[in-house]
Amino acid sequence: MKMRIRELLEAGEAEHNCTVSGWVRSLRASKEVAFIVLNDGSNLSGIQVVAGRELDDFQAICRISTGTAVRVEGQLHRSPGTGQQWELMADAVRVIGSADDSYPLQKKRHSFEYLRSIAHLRPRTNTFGAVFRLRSKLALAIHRFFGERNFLYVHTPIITASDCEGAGELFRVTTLDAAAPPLMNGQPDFRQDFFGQRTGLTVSGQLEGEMFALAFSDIYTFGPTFRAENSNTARHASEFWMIEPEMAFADLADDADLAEEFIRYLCRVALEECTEEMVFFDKHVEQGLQERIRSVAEAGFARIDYTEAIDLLRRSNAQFSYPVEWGLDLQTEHERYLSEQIVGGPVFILNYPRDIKAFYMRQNEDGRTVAAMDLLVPKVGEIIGGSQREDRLDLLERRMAEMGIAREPLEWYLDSRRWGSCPHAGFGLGFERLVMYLSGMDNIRDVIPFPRTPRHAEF
RNA sequence: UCCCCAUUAGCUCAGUCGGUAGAGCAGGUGACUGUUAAUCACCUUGUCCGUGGUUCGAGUCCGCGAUGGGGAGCCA
Repeated sequence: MKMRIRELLEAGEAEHNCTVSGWVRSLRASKEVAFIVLNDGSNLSGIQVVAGRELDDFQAICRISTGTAVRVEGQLHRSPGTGQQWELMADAVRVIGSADDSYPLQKKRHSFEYLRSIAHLRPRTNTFGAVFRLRSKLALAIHRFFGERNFLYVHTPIITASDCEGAGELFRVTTLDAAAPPLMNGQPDFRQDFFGQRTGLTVSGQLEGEMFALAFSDIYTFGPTFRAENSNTARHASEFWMIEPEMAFADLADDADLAEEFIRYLCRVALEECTEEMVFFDKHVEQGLQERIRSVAEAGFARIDYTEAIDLLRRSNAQFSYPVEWGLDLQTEHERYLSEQIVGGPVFILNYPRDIKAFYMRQNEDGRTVAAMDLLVPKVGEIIGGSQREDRLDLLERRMAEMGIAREPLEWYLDSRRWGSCPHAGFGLGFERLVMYLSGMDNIRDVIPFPRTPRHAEF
């Protein structure tokens, strides 16, 4: 019977006849016996296959090279060796697909930069195997988290006409001939385009998500998001996945509560359901990772008002390259100082000056701040950005006018404040930043299967 | 987009004062009764990123370009 290696090891029945298929990671041969480390992606360590010289094709087995796909029939035995509990005593080893000596993955450590250039092969390595098993497990856990709390999962559109969401440059979606578009007063005439207007790939599902929250109370989206910004950093990608919950009859404090519960839940998932991977990351990627994640899972998050954060930064006597002053946005150096030095863990910054935030955020009573929040974590920086939304029609309209946002394409959005409006709040969490935070990987390109960044859309 | 750094064997890197290139790993062959990125012996491998310049002579110095990395901005 064919089994995945992980299932076989979990069953752990000695003398059990079985068949496994996978790829050879390493082969150690001596005169009498050969050891094959076989991995099928179902776990990190794979299984040790033992082939004795009594096998007919023992000499051929000893020449099997790294990367070869093989099928092994045999019996599970307790291993007399020290590195593993079980091993598979082979009755037959069959080569399914060979790999010659030009196979780029060697039995040694490669740099992440090199592995990025062979992104189609890197999932066969220990590190990337662990990253993508963790990523998959977290994605499923996110749906479980919201499902258990009766949040509705909504698929917001990928193609959108609203380019005024303020979240960033969008990729144009068009069927017009780029070399010779139909013109109107010298400009491309998008009325003749496929959708009869300018469209692009979504930069956020929030506005549509709000419409669903005002019908289903609690909803979330989880899907691809696109930003055409020329960002060249270890934490930005042109295509990434975002989770955006939205709750009706909720304020900023409820929003932060949800975000905190959510992050801590996912920390526990990583520790409890990806134990082997977390041990590996702790050993090879970031020393002390498990302890860091455990402390986040167990302790409450700090909450600091923006005004208070400015005060703390000014009183810290730390030297910054950018000024710290009420009304200015916090720079990366400030955010890092707050989460790494002052708090030493995740911290919410709440109630930012309204002039540095988006039009849809709820204006506070003080007349100068909005009910916005950012969750900052050590190492990654901003992992969540959210807010309570402006639910009062007149205030929202006034704010849009002040900021020069055309209301015509957003009449549908204003409708939600026109009839049955209510306080509501939500946030956006960058999925890849979460994976980085939980794995210790420090480049977003190494937690995305085939990353898209400026100048890169290979594979 | 801006600032800094890098690019040498399949991979990771060394290369002094400018004198035509080396190590480890991988790979190959052999040895080895149970190995853990096995070990031991021997062997193979180069458009020194590209391009122009300085020089008797450039991997090395200078200009330009490409690519990669780190940091910043924008943000999730």
